[in-house]
Amino acid sequence: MSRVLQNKGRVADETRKRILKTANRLGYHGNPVARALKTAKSSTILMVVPQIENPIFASAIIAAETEARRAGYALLVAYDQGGVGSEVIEDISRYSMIEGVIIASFDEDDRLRQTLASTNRPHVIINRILQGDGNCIAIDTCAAARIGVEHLIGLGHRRIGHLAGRLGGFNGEARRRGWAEALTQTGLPHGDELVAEAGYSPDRVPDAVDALLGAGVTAIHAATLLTGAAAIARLHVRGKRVPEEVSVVTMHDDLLACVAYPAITTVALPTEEMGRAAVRRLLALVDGEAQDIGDLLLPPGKLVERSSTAAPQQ
Amino acid sequence: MSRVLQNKGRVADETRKRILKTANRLGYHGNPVARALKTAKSSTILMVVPQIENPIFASAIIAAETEARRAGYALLVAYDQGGVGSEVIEDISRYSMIEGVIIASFDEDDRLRQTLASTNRPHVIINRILQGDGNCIAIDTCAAARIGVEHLIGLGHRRIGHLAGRLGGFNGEARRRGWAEALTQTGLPHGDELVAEAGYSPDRVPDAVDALLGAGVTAIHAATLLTGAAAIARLHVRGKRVPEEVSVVTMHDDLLACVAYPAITTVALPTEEMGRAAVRRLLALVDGEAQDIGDLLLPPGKLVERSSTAAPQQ
DNA sequence: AGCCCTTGCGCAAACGTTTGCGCAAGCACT
DNA sequence: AGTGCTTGCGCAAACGTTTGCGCAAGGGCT
Repeated sequence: MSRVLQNKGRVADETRKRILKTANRLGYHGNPVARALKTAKSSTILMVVPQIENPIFASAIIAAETEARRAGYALLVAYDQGGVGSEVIEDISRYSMIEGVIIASFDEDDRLRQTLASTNRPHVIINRILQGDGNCIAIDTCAAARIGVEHLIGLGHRRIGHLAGRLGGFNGEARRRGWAEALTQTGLPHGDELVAEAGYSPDRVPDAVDALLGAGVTAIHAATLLTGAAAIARLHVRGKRVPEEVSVVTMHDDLLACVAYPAITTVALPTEEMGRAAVRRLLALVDGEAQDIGDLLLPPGKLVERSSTAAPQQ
Repeated sequence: MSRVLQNKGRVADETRKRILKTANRLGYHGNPVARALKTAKSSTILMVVPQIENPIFASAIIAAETEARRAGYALLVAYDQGGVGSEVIEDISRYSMIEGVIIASFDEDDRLRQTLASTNRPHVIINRILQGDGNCIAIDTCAAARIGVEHLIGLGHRRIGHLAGRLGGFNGEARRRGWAEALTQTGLPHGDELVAEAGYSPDRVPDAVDALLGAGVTAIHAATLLTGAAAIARLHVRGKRVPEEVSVVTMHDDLLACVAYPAITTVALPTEEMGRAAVRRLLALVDGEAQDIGDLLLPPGKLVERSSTAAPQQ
């Protein structure tokens, strides 16, 4: 019977049809657990998401699950609450057999390597590149930053500040680099006085925006949508009109960009594609088809022009 | 050995200690699949999230996973992409054995009942009450609406509009009812001209806000944070100052409320508690401890006053 | 001192598949 | 017509646990 259900082995056509018909009528699909025990394949993968509630991860999970199901896999999720990274995977492995892990990671090399160490299963890291790993899938936020800043330059801005994420971190640095590259290319200023670090939460944004205003910027490139929105709020508080007096551009096209006032010009990020690509890569590793194909840097999406950017006032 | 690992059966203390020690040293935890086969328990539950990307579900998933893991369960997620509801659960059941399902549902009774029909496992429905089900866990958004509107009334507002969600749906109606109850209680107007339906996406918000302005409101109670933010944006476009000319209050305390300008006054919703409660209830059903205890309506959180509400101008 | 009962331990069956292997039957070729 | 090869089918072992049951040993009671 198993030979029929998976079209394998030598079975007469007639027998096959008869069995398939009966199986269909009864809605029989076999016992997944028994199959998993015998074949040592659970058809289950795990996705670990970190403490920081980056909205990117929600869409990545959704996309990953859809892709996994298309391939006949189920997706477990686990929330890594910032303790010892490895414990989560160990815990899960205790009561479910997983074939591979997708780790949605923020920064912190040490913790990430430690988490990795706790599993002998194939893994894929998303949202950042970990040096020397070879199975990382991230978005080229450096290029995304460049696109955003080039848009500002095209509008005529000459003093463009960068509201940075976490400097020193993979994504924070990539975005700062993209900002700097676009400016360097055009011969515009990109000194440290034009960079203000705010991290990824709104808390430190007001001070950082004030610093950039002090540096005389006419436009701000924010590392994330959330801090970009917070920057606009701060500009309102400071009595600066957006975009007439100060333009704001950021990345990650999301509903938040539409409901802010003014609606925010952003560079779209392929967050769902990142989730899908992670599953495809992980399943390739699981099937032993390939290993260490190399890291993957997804190109950013298009610039979505809304109302937070305009030519600077004369 | 199994007797030792689960502290069951008659085993000498000394033997128990010796085995535990060795197991620990080897990091041995048994094979989850073999155990599942023998005991017919997979220690896995499934959470199905609907197409609408309600940010509530992200935190509910996270909270549910944490609670499930504490109880020794793993959480599968599945994204129900709006097709035939039942197919998702059937698909998943084909390659993983699940012990119960949490269905995060929007409205549409028919589809939900259909989804339910496709599993003979215990289930819990979150985010709405389905008549006659008995295992639903939702947030009392009617009470949340009342709290928000009472806040506006306390500030002195007399004409308070309701930017409705999907009228006819469980949550849309609950919020409208809460709005109306608060007004009725105080003898304030709550006619249909003060209600404008915008659904749950920002698209229809501008027209709806315009309609409310046409009805002469000094304050708007928005059914969701997202539409509330969109309403504020529309008010800016219409040249109305917030909160001086029009106040806005909504529910669901989230970062978006902090980065809007002005920062939005909201009634917090216990979304994480909903996720946790769903897991607790589901596991109780799975363990056969109880069945059909009845639906659960979680009380809303506190009012978080920010800058989008103020006393009306004289 | 003998008997019975309690206590601990180990053997083996069973969970529901997959899959290797052997056997039977049918057909073609010599 | 007989032999050999191909083809289809069914039997049984194995995956790694859990758990019922039987057996042996030791201690307490009569």
